[in-house]
Amino acid sequence: MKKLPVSFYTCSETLEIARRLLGKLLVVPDDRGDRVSGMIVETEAYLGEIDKACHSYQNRRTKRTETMFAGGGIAYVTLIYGMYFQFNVVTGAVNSPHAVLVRAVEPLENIEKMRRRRAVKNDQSLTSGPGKLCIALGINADFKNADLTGDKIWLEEYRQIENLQIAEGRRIGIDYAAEFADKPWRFWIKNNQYVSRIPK
DNA sequence: CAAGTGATTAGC
DNA sequence: CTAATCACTTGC
Repeated sequence: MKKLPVSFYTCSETLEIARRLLGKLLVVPDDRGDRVSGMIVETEAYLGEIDKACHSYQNRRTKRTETMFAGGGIAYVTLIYGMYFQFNVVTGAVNSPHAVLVRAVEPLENIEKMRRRRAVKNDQSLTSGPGKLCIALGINADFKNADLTGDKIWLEEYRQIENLQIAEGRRIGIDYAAEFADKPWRFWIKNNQYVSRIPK
């Protein structure tokens, strides 16, 4: 399958990209070169300078956020709560520090490998959360700034998800972001059991 | 429901 | 330098 080109990450608005990421395949080869992959079922958009929930709010430039200023098509990986990594896709133009957080995937290739890495009972909790999927796919600090058109980690076309199949709602875990906490910038595939949390 | 965990950050 | 803060997960 063909890797998504840089234009996918740079030529649309971030909210549009967050929707179109649903149904794409996230592929991370293991140390033997075997494909470990999952289909993206949940995303959240972070709109840079205007978004209080975004690390790069008001164009805040630090060592960490510098990644988002470098232009779309690379990985933004951060450690959170001291133990978990999160995988984001940088979107937009240079100096427009947007990103889309991948919150959940549905395991597809090499599920055995993911089970060994995760050591959980049921497959449902294998990749149904930002920290979980990073463990299952082997994403860690080495993936900071990784080129998404390179051979370390990439995305592929897989399924077309119709707008009708996409649900939207408020983002998770950003209550500090005042009025931005309620923006419906989280997207997921309806009725997919690997989505991290379904609102009531 | 609460504890755990350490990089990152701002503020001295 | 120090202390506060987290885009979360798991096991009580």
